[in-house]
Amino acid sequence: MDRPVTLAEVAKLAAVSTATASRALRDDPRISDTTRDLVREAAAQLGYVPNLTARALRRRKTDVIGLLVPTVTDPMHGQTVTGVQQEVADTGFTVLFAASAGDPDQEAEAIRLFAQHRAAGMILVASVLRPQEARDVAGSDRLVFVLPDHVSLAGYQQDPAEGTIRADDPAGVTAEVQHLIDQGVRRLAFMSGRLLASHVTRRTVAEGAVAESHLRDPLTIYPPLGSAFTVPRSLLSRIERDRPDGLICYDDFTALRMIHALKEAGIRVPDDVAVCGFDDVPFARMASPSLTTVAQPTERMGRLAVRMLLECLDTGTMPPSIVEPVSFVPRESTRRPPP
Amino acid sequence: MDRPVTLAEVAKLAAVSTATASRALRDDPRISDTTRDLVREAAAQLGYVPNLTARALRRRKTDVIGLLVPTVTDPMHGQTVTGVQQEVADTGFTVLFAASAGDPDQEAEAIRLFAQHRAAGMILVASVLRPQEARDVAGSDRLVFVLPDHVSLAGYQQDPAEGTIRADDPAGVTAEVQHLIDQGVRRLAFMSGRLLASHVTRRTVAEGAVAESHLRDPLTIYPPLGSAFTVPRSLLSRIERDRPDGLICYDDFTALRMIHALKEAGIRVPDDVAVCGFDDVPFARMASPSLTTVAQPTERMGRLAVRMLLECLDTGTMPPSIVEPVSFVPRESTRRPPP
DNA sequence: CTGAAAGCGCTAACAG
DNA sequence: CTGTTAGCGCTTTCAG
Repeated sequence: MDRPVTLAEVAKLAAVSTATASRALRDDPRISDTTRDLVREAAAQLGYVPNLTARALRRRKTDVIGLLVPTVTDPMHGQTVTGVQQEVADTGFTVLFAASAGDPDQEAEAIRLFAQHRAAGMILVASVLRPQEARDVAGSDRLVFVLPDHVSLAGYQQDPAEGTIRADDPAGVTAEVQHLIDQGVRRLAFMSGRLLASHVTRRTVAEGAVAESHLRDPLTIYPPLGSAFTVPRSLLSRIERDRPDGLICYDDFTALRMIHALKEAGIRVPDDVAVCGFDDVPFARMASPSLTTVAQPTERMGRLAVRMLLECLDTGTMPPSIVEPVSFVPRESTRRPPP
Repeated sequence: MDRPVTLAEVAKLAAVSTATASRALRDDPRISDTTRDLVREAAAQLGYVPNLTARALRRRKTDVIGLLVPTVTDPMHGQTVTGVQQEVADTGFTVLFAASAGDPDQEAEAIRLFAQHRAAGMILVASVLRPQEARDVAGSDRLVFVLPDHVSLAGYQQDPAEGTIRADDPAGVTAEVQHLIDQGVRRLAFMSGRLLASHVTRRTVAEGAVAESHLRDPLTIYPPLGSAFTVPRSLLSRIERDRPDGLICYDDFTALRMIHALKEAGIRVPDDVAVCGFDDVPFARMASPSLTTVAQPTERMGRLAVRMLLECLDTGTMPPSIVEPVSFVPRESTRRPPP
């Protein structure tokens, strides 16, 4: 591979200085139209490709944004990434990308790498680090947190730091509880997937909503289902014993697995038990029964994250945190005949 | 934000030259243990973060890999990205990421951007560009193509260029046709999602397999379903008229949508029509009926892509192309009683 | 409107 | 084993 063409070579061909060539290629208004075209032509002729590392070194800043997600395989995070990409396109920024698998050490490592690349800013999706720790590792406060998942943020009690974008999970869960009660459900249960802050939040809100309702029984809490596809037999036995008639799952993945397992165990959904999820993944509407859930504006949150970060890079101050509305989506999995 | 600590400052604190400091931090064997520790301590004390842009400029090469996918929202591509990330971790490389939405212009633009960043190599997933064109735009032949989707590659007739990783779609589709015939299916139909090379490949192979079988009727080809969630009424009418008893869909997404629509139209799956997909997305097993499909080793292909690229960067020559085996996964959607 | 010169932070010869 | 020196390719004062 022959060495790439440099600006000096372009300048030489155009018979101008490198300074002029540099300005011409970036549409500096001080350059005359004639020389600009001259330089452009020379660049095109030589197949000049600007060297962004040199540029970054000289300008002491890059046009790179670090994007960190637990994994892109999760449909929600995938959509967030898509939103980020869409909003980044045509801004001149490029995305440095890393996946942490939800592990704090890997997260920190990725942030460190972004810092070494002198990323202008970072977007951390579902970070499990304490926000301040992330900032320390990054050596910067140009960080936007999307759906931060550090334990200290559970329950939406504590106000998050600046630059945080969250969905209104409490409103979503509350709507689900209300809906189930409206459907005549009496004995409500909750099943989480793992034990992260977001899981605790949804569970706590559900508990509160049930407690404040006219229902006799408190919310039954089942142990987390984990990430395997199969549902443990012991859990099914317990459900068969408890016989809840409404089941709120942490997310759609959990809900769809439960519906599958319940059906196999001969428990009808929604007739015996109404089930709802959370997220509104694409398959939620294709499942049978189609899944009642809460749609999160994930893609939008990705876009917002970029806007927020760019504004911070522009103005020097991070915009205030926001909570995005969610929308309740009733479907077949909770449709019950009036009593 | 105060300026980051430079190597010169570290060197000064450690009372050595920048050259020595540079070597010490990179474990150059020529440096004595004492000075190495000295420098490391100084770096730690100052919170030194190496500047990778400066390093890249001086070394005339980066430790960055460009990764381009149509979208990360597609479960298959998402898994490929995950595989890439896993394999890249701990190699010291970082991933520059872009999404093209399957648009050739956006693809070219992303490749150009990678080139400006002087990416050491690129991994293009499901690229719709002609491979040679991609290389020209990149100004490099350090490109690995995963599941390339340029029209010229349809049907696996033409041998792809070096550095290509594909799945054995023909084997997968052939297995499906055989399976359906074994299940007693007589009137087979195919439905694609769009009109890309991979779609043509699967269709062509299915047609061939049917033609070579003992079946009377040739494969019925339905118009592409597109990417919307709903299935057009006209298409359903046509199916009700044709009454195929076996339906091979381009992918799982298409299959799941079809099953949903067929059930609503009162056509039973698999009793009236056996349906199979392709990909084995996570939800395929949770659907009801669970979906017969062909599993692609997407994550593995992501990992292989990285290994291939790194070997190319290492040795200077791109390893030969490979075709990864797929595995047929029979499930309920094609389970029919013996006649 | 354009050029000369300096230097971003680092690494790689080349000496010693 | 360590230091000196030069320069990667670009942008940006500062002159003209």
